[in-house]
Amino acid sequence: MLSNSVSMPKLLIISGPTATGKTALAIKLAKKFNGELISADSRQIYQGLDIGTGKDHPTNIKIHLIDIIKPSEAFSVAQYQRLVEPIIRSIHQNGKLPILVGGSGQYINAIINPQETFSIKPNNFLRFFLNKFSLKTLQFTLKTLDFKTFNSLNNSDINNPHRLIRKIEIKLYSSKIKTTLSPHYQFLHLSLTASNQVLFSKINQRVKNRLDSGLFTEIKNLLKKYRWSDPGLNTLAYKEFKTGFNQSNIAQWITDEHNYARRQKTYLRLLKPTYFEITNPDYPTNLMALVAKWYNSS
RNA sequence: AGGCCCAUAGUGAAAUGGCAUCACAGAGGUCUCCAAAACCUUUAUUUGAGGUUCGAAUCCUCAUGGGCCUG
Repeated sequence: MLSNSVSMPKLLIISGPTATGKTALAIKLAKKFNGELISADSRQIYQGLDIGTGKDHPTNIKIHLIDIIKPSEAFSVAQYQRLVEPIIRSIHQNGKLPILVGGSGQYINAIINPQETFSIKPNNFLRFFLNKFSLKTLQFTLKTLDFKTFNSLNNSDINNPHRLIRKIEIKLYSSKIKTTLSPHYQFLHLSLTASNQVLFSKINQRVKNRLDSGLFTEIKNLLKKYRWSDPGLNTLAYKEFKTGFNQSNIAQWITDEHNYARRQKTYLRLLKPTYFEITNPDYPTNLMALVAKWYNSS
């Protein structure tokens, strides 16, 4: 009892780009190791985005953090981070294994490496104005406020309005930073991967399936209650169809999915997971063995 | 058979005879509260062979491939 409360909670993480079969794998693991799933997916958070996001509703396994907000509401990494902590704790208290599963690398990062800048909330009033600034003006503003940070920006960030605005926001409200005790987990991070060639052909197949499953009907129903400008509809498989349900928009969707998969791979690489190549027929066996070893270790 | 038009990156398009440019795709990357977002980098000796010219994607000849018109 005592030793149990002292040891760090175990957390299993399954990540990977879209179309690698993360959820199916996570469900298998949950059954085998008495687990509950926590989605790490920035879009499956939304209610009603089912077909386009490839949302699964497994029958015998509990999955947390899907369908929790309306498409009209904004959501962020920091909110996600705050929601996940208590869920992991309660799963653990029930003697079960929490399994974080998803492809939003930033969400996973927020759990294994929470930041104190999360305590600086977005200021919509400030953002409203900053969003009207030109890139040059934003650069000048940050340079004036916080020369050190400005100077440390790389070529990619210095041209990125989103990032500049956030840096300005952090600087202006830096007095509000609260140092929170970040919970530590004994985590095992496994990531499924495949070559772009393999991924892209799986994606292409999924696109067809989603169209056949009635994606367009889902979108039309969503539009009865929500607008294109709502945050939830700024999502792959939805946003491409703003201008109509036609072939060229489908083509655009496919390439957006390809680009997204590439960005996911790039981001996940930063987190240094243990990789499993899904085209390797031995991968499920190897993966199960690794998880079992970790699960049974103290 | 005769006549006319076209050929530029994987695709679609630019370039008064003067540094081959752009979009999209492809590849690589950035990221710590908008992230399925936003942003950065990168990809050709202009169908082929000759010719004119200081200089050719651009003008001329032939070849090849494609399109149109006439019989």
